[in-house]
Amino acid sequence: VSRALVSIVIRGVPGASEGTRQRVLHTAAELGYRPDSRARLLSRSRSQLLGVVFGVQHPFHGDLVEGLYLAAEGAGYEIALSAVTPSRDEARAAQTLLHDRCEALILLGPQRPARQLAELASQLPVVVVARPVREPAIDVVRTADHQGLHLAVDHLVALGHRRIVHVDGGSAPGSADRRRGYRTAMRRHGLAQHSRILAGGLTEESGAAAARQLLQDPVLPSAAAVFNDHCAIGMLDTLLRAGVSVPDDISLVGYDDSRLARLSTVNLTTVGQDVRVMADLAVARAIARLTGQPVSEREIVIQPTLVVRATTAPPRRRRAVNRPARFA
Amino acid sequence: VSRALVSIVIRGVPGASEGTRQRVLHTAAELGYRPDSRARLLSRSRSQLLGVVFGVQHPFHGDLVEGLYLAAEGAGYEIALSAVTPSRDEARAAQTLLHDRCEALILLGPQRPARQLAELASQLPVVVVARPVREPAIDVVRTADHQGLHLAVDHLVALGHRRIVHVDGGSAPGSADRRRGYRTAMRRHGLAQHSRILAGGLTEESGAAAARQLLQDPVLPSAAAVFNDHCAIGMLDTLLRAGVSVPDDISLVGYDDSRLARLSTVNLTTVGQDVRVMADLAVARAIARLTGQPVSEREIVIQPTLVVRATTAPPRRRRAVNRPARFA
DNA sequence: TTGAAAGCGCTAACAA
DNA sequence: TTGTTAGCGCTTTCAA
Repeated sequence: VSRALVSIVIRGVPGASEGTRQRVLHTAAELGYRPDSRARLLSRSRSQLLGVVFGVQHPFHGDLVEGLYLAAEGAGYEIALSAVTPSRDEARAAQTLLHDRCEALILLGPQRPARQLAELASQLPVVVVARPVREPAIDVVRTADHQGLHLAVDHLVALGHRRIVHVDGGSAPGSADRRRGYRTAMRRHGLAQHSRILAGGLTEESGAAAARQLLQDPVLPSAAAVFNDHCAIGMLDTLLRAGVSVPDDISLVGYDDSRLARLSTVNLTTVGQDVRVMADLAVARAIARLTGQPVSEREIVIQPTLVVRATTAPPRRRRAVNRPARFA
Repeated sequence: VSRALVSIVIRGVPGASEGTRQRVLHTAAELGYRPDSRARLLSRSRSQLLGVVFGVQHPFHGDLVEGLYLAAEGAGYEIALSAVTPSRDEARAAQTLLHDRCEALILLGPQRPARQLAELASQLPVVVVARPVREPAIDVVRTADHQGLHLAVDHLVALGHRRIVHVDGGSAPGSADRRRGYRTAMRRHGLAQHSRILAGGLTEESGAAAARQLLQDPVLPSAAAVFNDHCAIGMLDTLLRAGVSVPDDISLVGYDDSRLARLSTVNLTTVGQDVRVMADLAVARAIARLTGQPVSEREIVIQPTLVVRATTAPPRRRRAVNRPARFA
């Protein structure tokens, strides 16, 4: 029996009789035969490989990766993972993937300048997830982050808050959009004079620092919309330890609806990004580029949703004045 | 100029004149040439590829992955990552790596039965990290987890604690060793009658549940040695919210010395595993098997270290009795 | 339904 | 120092 026939059987394509098929399969199992994906892809001169660059310490990326595996599998593609670590930068991570002959790259929250991303995109299709990039060659799948902060601020205002601060994400992907969303939302509510942005970051530590800064002020704001859940949880912890009650003394809204936010003890009100949908769309877009399907809009923007939990409540009255109700 | 010569230049091996080298390099850059690692490895009939199976949501694995990249690079190998997610089990993750023709597998905290791991190991060298496996075919690099709990208990006893509980990790890798370490340490200190093990887990949520259970008892233990940092932090948070002060009312020791434990606000006393060393040793062992170097012991056990921070302190006296010092 | 032959992009061994 | 040849393990024509 010839190599080609074996190939046909192993791939499960039609062209072999049932008898031969069984025989080949049986012998293959006996010999412990495993197809060599490298050789296979080499001969096809297609790799069917989607490269994914992600931050190995970034829980949000973990969620996305899970969705990407699922989406790629459904579409008959494979995922090659390349991690960004403190000692392995994004450029490096992307290069490896290029050498592996990935057909397209999916970058999760990349931090590199748009220009460098554009240069990558001149070599193969690039889909950026969770960061806006204004480069015609680059596809983007992201949440409407400004809208996310509108949701947060609207919610807080509806509860009666006015002195609402924003703890931002510095130069993190999406940070600029969230800052902008905060500002416009405050303005729309006529609270521009209360607008205040504190330096935050992506980590619990940065949230703790922001909280310490808040605690130095004579009077606490009544609410904070925070860049992400981790930062918010850092704040939460620091505030709690300082004897500040959440949400009684201050309301907190996070971002991402991460596992941590859902913890029963944390129970953080937060803005949710639909990770599964983002992953699906990113894979779909990469494949669309690969197969030359027409693409209507370069940027796909998902609407975020507000997840109300226990860290937001109406502001505590500053002075509880007892006066007769005006209308009996 | 011939293909072979190009190959020589691109690989940077000696055998080409400086002139040709420059010319080839220049032309390569102009053409945007990238070597195809598949074809390269195929032709060498060696992949120089180390497959790593890790949990994409597991921060401890993230740290290890970082070290693995570094170690592999230093040894001239590459890392192929394969993630375990809720919808992609370990067997699946390992299979992909096999198809990619990885020469050895490094499994981070695998949960599968030892037998299945042994079957894998019959196909290629397998190094298990952070879990003891009693299979002659499998190499193991792990921390002396029972020793880690000795450190924790010794520290607490030295501070004056006696009613020390252990919140365990259920069926997680390393959990059995830590339970055992706890029990023997307690016994050694003559505290066997205070031995008490609560069901915990790997997550904050499981820690929160354990804390809630503790809080139902009429009297709190004076200290807890917890399976890992995440679980300890879940407890910490729940206790704090219940008005229990740490370390005044109860001391807490975590495990892993994770980023979270180092947060200034958390500042968790914990048992540290030397992640970098473990990563280095895992890679070294995989390569040793590949190159047929003699190996003395199948299992490499690293000593853990205690990192004392702010969640442990002497127990508060139950009743502060004022009596004259016996010796003036 | 089956087999033979060519070739994917590279490296290795050898010859010029 | 350079070029030639063969072959890695597979898929893909095309013929039998």
